[in-house]
Amino acid sequence: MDNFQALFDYVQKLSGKTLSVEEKQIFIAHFKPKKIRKRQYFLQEGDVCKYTGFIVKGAAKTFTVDEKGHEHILKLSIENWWLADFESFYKLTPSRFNIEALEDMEILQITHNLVEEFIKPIPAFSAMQNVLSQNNTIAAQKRMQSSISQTGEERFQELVNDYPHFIQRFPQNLIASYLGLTPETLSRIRKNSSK
Amino acid sequence: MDNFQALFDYVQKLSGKTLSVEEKQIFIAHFKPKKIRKRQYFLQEGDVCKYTGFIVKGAAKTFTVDEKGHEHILKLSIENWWLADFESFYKLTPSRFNIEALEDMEILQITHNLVEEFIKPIPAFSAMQNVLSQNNTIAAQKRMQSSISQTGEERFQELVNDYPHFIQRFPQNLIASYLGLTPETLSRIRKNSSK
DNA sequence: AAAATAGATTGATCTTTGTCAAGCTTATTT
DNA sequence: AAATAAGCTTGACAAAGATCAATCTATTTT
Repeated sequence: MDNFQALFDYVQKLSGKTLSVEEKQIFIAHFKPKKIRKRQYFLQEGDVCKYTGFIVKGAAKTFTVDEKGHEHILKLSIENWWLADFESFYKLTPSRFNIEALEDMEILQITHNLVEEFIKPIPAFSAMQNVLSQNNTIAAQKRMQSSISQTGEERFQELVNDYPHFIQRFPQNLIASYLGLTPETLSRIRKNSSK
Repeated sequence: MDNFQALFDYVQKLSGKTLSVEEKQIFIAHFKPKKIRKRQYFLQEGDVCKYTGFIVKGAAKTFTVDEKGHEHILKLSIENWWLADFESFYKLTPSRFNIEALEDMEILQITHNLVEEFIKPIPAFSAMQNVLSQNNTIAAQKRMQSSISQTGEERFQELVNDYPHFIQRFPQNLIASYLGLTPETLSRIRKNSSK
């Protein structure tokens, strides 16, 4: 299973631990490779997010649709990220979010129960989870801080600095939505900031 | 040590596990009770956040100050929360935040090293950490979603619904800052929404 | 290649929010 | 009680951002 290598590398890198052959077999036994085509949904609003998926290839957006029919992108996910609405995934409650593939994707997916039963006992995995949890806390805090204290222009500049590959990989209207701006506003911001 | 009871209750409630007498002794041996007076700082921008503190009594704000000298409140913390800039606490890097007591406080504080060495091995504590990490992920996601897709008025209403005790406990100018609004704007929002 | 779709830009106008200044009310301090 | 400090409100104006409509590229799809 060739696409498992990315997952093994990722777990080992974040945890700082090595996976044994037996442990790798446990991963292979419980994660299912899945392909998702561009524009296909991984999760629909109102459904329970039964799976989380490790992204081997491709990209997706997590978004809501408001009463006016406008999309708001909460998250843009690429290779080596975990795809899910974690609120729904942990609690098995209906999700308020949609997750849609922006490119053809290859993921390795698994249910919450299987993670708890077979994967979490693997020390490298739970160590990875701890690191990931810290990283997420830090990133969420930073994004929130930007959101309450900076203008759209400053938030865009920060995104360009911190995640330049996002800027070139995704169309500008998605970036705008991720920043909480309309495409028109982001277009004007870019025009003015280049001066 | 009377004020440890709140911590024991909290750990047991979130973890769903019971603490033995010996485990409670470990907590008592490593957490230090500390009083912080109103307006006193728990953390100053530029310093490393060496301690995290469990809030037994009182409240605090976590904020930044921008170039114009304006405060932006990232977090309001009350009883049964952990006080810290976790980025700085985990990585031991200088913090970008200030944490200041809004009321006289009693906390139980501890360093990162002591948590890792003595407290984390207690099963109830690490189970609590997992639950807390999930809760934080969910709350952060919800707040971010509000921030990118809702108006100030909607964000305020959500806060009133979700955390009514915050509204009565803290002055309106702090609530405004927490929502990313100026005090004037929140004042007008409230005036209009009551109609 | 033509048609259709998706994305970006621009202008005009409207809405939301910020800024500055003043006056007012309510707590704290002395 | 007087004085001081915090906090809240209001008005006039400015700035940031949204909306709507039109046009202009690009990129897919047929």
